[in-house]
Amino acid sequence: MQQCHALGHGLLLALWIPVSRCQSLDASCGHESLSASPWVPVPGHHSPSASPQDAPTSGELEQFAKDLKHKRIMLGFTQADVGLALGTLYGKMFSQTTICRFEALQLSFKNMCKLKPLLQRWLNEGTPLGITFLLAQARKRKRRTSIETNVKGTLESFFRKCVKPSPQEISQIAEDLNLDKDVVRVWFCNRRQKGKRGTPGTPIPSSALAASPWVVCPGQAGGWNGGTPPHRPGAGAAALW
DNA sequence: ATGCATGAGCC
DNA sequence: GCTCATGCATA
Repeated sequence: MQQCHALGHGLLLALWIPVSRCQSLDASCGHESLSASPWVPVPGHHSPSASPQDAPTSGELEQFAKDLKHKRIMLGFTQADVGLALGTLYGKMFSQTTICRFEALQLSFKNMCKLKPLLQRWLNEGTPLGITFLLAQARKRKRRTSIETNVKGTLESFFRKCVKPSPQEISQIAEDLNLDKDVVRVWFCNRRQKGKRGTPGTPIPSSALAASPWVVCPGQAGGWNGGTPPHRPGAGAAALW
């Protein structure tokens, strides 16, 4: 109860002090149990020998995410609060969604590594300086189109056959399902991306580790619609799992 | 907690 | 147009 918040009268800004008691929450955090990490520790090649930078292991991230959530809750903060706090502390704000996905390990490995330092600092400083930010995000966003369940099922079927349909195929599918072309295109993009996230509730069997959840049918590769069989030089897809 | 969407880079 | 990081809106 020292560093918790010795503030409350010196600041003129709106402070958020969710809970009023500081518990010792550093006492019960020392477990290193991990047997099945959501991520595969990078295929064969590892980063070059010269990497004095930080390279968190999937196990560390997993543990950190747990810690974060635990402490966050103990302090009475919501995921949104943390996102805002990062904004006030670092200038880079994040949404509830991102914090949620971080805690649930549903971001790409690379993304997790990038966000960890920020959250780490928030945890350490534990200083929820509440500069009240009011985000006036009057967006002209397109309204979220809700795809019917059965239609989704159809899309899934297509996805099973081809994860990356050509633009022409997309148009075709769009027509068949009476959907906007872009909606279909975005659906496939998101579907692909979804497959690359951390496993929501399916811990990868410790034995098999090299398979990304989205590899198209290991046994029966229907064949790619003559679009772009070989992927790019792997430039952009560098640090994927 | 997640689904659909946007936008910045990249090719 | 795709990937990736991110988020509004919604279930």
